[in-house]
Amino acid sequence: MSDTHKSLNFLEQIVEDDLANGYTREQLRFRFPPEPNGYLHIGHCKAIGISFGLGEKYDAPVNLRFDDTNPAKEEQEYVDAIKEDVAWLGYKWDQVCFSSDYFQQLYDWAVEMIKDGKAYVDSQSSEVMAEQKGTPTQPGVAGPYRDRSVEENLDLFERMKAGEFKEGAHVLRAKIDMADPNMLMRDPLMYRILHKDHHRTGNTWCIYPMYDWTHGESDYIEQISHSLCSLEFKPHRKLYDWFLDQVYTGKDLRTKQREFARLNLNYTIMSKRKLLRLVEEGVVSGWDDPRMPTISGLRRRGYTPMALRKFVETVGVAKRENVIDVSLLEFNIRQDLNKTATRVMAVLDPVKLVITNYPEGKEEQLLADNNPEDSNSGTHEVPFSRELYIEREDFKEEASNKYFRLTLGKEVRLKNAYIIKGESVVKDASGAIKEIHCTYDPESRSGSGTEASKRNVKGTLHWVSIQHAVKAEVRLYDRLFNNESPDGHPEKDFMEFLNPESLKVITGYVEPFLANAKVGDRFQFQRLGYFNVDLDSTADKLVFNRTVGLRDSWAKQKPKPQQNQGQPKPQQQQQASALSTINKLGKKLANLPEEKRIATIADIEKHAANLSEEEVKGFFNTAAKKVGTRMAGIVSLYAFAKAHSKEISSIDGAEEFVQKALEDKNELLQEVASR
RNA sequence: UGGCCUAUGGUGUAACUGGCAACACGUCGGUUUUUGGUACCGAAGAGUCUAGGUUCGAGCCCUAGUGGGCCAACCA
Repeated sequence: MSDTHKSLNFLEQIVEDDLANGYTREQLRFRFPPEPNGYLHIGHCKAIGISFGLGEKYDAPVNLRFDDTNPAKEEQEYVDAIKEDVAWLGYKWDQVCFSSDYFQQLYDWAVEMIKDGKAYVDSQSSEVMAEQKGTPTQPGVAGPYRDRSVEENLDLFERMKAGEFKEGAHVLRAKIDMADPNMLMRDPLMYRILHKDHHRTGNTWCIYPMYDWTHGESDYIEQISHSLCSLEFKPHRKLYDWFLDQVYTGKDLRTKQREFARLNLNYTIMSKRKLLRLVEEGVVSGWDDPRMPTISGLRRRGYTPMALRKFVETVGVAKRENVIDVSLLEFNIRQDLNKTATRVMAVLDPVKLVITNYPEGKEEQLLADNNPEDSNSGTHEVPFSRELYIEREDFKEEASNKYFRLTLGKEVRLKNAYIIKGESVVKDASGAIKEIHCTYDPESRSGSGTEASKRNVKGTLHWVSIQHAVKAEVRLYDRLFNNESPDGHPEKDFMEFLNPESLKVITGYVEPFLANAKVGDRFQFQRLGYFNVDLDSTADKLVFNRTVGLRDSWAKQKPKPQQNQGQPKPQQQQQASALSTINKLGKKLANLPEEKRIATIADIEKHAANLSEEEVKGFFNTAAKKVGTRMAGIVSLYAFAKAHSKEISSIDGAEEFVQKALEDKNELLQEVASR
């Protein structure tokens, strides 16, 4: 099929429509506008993906703009971190901009507005002004300073700028409409006095513009064609446009704001304020703690830019509130790492395995594929000897035949090595297993090509040679919260849902190949999961983070209780099916092609014999507009009556139901009813 | 006494101009496999919030209702 119509999301559609209605491609320009008051998280990843993605799609520039109008909360540290994160994701911005670069222009425009009677200085307290503002359901009222003269406003505003007043003494407000149903239009603040040093402008200013007055005008200055933001800014759009009206010359591009639903992930939180609390209260080690949903945390955890980009791509763009399941995130990182991560062996919960018929002191270098998914990835050597560690979980003295791992008397393969057979167990005084003794088949070495090496054994275990193993710290992460929606409970603090087991630090044994792994390197620990080398790793102490486990269908079936071994529930399904089949068939009945319709009706008649009278009656109050279902109802009624040799008139409500169908405008329905 | 947004399987997103509701994740089976991974095959799961209307035909258009979200920071 040549019509691979790639469906556009609604933002792409808007851009396409604009292009069709006069915008040129050269006019397209986007921006990502973070406030430098915290680290970027996975939710920002979506926003970044949308604006930068559009930039890539249309080959249009995208500015990275820091919305830095509040010196009380913003810091250079965050600016640097944000740049690093965006760059790491692989996006290229056109210009780095700062709203603070436009402070003078904004001030000049504000003065013009005062002269035009569109802005005034208010000198009340914030509490009083809030009261005058009314509520969403109640209009506001004008304050006493609303009609100050232009001269007085100009004088006051200039003195505000000159630093003559204390914080809170005066503000500049736009003069719009105190009764507007949109609260944001009730004379919004444009400037407040803040005697604080700004991370870029120092002490040049002591009045700072508010978000609404800054954001749209910054877009306009930069000639952003589409200013995309999250849904909570929808009510701001009216103000955005109003402010733009005040400065728009009519000669250049008029920017527009459009809104999309932000990303939410279950089992985590996305609020910067709450993330900051986790950092400040030491619940996590910092913004880049691998359990954090921040980009830097995910990076440290071992996520790849590709996985994150793919993730936000699959999540889509729309306008309804959504909660994405973390499993989708995990799917994306596994998919990427499966193709790229080098396979190695590591034992995290070791038990000693002795191969009694393997010569003492002997060692061999065996070959291991670096990545079976990538034929160009090559191989590496792994040392083998008489004493190994295997995973404690991989041995049971006796087990059902569903257990593919090592038991006494059964054979399994040691990955990349030999086939072994469990022989005996050595236990300590308390009965805990100290050693497992086994024998190996010398002919069965992997890759040797012998008959024995090709033997089919069900299980394959990973292992490390004890004398060659390298100790490493391994950090096992689990979700930070136990609750699907930690901040979705108004009466409870999200901290109550912290998972006490979100981090487990253990010592593991890894094959010597990993001895000189570098910080950030990603591996698959065979049969266990994906791991990367943590920042804390040093030449003499390796530290690994578990990025994500492998899918594990064995772990899933284990906890299953024995009881429901019986039959699933065929009974119930059988019963539901007569009615539900008819419903399904009936739904589209009215707009099927004739031939198919006749066949479908015959089909319904067949099923209708199995209905109960109650089920048939259920059709009688079908909504009038559901013509197909009503048709199916009529057909069922007739077939039912026939099958049970009943008169229509003996069924409550049936005659009325038929009568209504006969009187319906729809010919098909009439036809069916008149049979 | 309000205004704005929104409603499609468990989750997320599609369905172009109205024409037998699709894709991905997840779930459940099966095949392959020197990773209980991967890959491949298959299944279950949605009457598209409700009720009216327009139409031969509505997830899509219109009206009303209902549910959910957002809006009363000198935050962004």
